[in-house]
Amino acid sequence: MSSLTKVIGDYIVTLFDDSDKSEIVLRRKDLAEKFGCVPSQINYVLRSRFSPEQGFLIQSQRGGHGYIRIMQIRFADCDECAEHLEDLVGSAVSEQDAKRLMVSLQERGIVTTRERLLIEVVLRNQEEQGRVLFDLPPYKRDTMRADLLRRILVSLAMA
Amino acid sequence: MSSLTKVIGDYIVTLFDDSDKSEIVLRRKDLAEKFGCVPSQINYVLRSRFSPEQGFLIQSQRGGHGYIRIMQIRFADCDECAEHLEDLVGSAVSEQDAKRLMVSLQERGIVTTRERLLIEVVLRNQEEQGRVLFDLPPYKRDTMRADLLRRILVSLAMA
DNA sequence: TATATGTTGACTTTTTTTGACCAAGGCGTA
DNA sequence: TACGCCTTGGTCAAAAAAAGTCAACATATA
Repeated sequence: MSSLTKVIGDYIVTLFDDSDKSEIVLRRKDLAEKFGCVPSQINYVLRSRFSPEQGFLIQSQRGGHGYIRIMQIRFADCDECAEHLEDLVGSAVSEQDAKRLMVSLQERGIVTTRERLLIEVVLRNQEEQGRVLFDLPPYKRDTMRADLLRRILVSLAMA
Repeated sequence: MSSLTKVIGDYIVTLFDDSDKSEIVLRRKDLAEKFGCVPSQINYVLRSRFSPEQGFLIQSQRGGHGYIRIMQIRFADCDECAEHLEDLVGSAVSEQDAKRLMVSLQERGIVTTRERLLIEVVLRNQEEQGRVLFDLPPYKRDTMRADLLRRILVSLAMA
């Protein structure tokens, strides 16, 4: 059984597919009605599935004739892509955040499944060595993970 | 006597066999119930039997409608290659040898160009940290390089 | 007997759903 | 123009439903 959030998120994705434009406009109230939920559920869907980190920008307006506009960010070229990716990894990244990022990048087709597997093996390797071999504190391991991830992503973006 | 962990692990493998898809989705709670154990036992099974090193990627979600998705990564043919690959990397490998090996693997179509690039970035990263950050002697760096490379290749070759 | 592997449960964190209350824009009317 | 009123969307917090972590304890294996 699939969550309502996923159903609504998938529906919005089909809107993009159907319109083959990089931007769609919708009414929060209508969507909530269509899926039989409270309006604020729509905000939750947008927050959790259509964030800038996931490649979307949102504009909205309240009042009569209000709307919600969802724009899909497309990377014009790899340079921009690289910068964006670099920003996604800050100066320190937890294991969980790294994993989430990898899932998102894989789902967006930026890395292949094989590449993700490879990266996860490598991150685990470094984590283990930092912990067991050098007894590094958690924060140091987070910054090292961020460094490694950044290097990997930057180099892949250029490839 | 067969441990519960083995029983559950085998069961998950049959799920893959039955569905002949490379990915299955399950509920931790349900599985724990089915085998009459605590939920965290499932985490142990996954950690010990379905790691990236063993060729699996796991994606999971907590909260309402949570799930655990296990993906089996299948790699380019090369069955006997797996053991062979491991032998290729001894207990210590120089930077040059590692590079030569990667070139050869790419030429034989066992890794893609991007994957080779990725691996080289990762090896360089580890080399630099070993040298600059921890002031490791050359031999130690060579063994660590071998360890990392072996892990990478074994996980990639895992069918 | 040591060490590695497996089992358990208490506690933590994350995700989803829901609803009450807040804020802003447009329109009609005094 | 100014003031309400209706229409929309936004925020926040609580509750519920999973899954994750960690460390203690147990069992198996070398």
